[in-house]
Amino acid sequence: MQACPYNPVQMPELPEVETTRRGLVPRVVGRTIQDVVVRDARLRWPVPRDLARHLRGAEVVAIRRRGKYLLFDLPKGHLLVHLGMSGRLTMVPDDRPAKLHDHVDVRLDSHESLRLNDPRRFGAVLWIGGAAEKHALLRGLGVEPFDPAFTGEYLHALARGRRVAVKQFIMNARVVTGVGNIYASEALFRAGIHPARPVGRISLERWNGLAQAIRDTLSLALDAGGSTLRDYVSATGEPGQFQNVTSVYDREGQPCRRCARPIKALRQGQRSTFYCTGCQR
DNA sequence: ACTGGCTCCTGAGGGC
DNA sequence: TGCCCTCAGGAGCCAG
Repeated sequence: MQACPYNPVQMPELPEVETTRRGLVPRVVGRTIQDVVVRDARLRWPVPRDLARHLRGAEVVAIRRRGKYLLFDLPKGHLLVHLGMSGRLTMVPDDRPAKLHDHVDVRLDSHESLRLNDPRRFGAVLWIGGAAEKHALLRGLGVEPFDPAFTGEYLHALARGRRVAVKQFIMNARVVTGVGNIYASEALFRAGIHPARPVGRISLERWNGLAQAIRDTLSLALDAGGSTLRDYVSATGEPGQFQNVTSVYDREGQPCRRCARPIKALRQGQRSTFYCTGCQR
């Protein structure tokens, strides 16, 4: 089974989105938006025509993350950005020529622009007037993996009576936000749970282990992302040198790092899953 | 209420 | 070398 041709470390999963957020804060928060340049409005949803009207003259008060959504808080609303699967947000000098797929620039009063590059255009740039939490894209989102409310009890209760496979369950943003395809396989390996196991047949104890495994998996990636922080927000946006090591993802046929049995692959909901038959039950 | 399948898009990689 | 085909991913949306 062929995995995504992109190096996993370059794909914006939650740790990469959070790393991007942290990198942007010191250079964007407190700045005033001077203008917006939209070169190609055809993202996941069209970039609103009146985006510049909403943003011009507004100060960025804060940058938050909800799941994989970035929220730029402005006095009268929010700029929502999603990186999809190939989006990059970088800070560039205002006079830097746009390259292929540089779809949107948000020009600040610091002679720098926040630039979105997104070859596959699965990303989104939207305006939210009013309370962000009430927006359709954010309203139904589940708990954040680092929220104290994300516990084995929470998962156990939500899974009660349901038959969906655990891997699809933890990738469901209505259950828990920010767990993408790569980290779903990795967390299940860490927790020793077979990805196809129906969620209604998982004990509370094992849910506790999985909640912790998800946090650990994301934390490790976040720490790694920290080492490439500069790269994520640099003028070039070049990926870092960090070598991402996965336990199971994209390792079909290779020996399990724990028990040496060959890693297996299967498809769940049009997505590739990787797991170890020896370590996961 | 759940669940599974479809969809958007581009670029990488394999086969010939 | 180069062309063509397939496939990967996030997640909203819809049908059953």
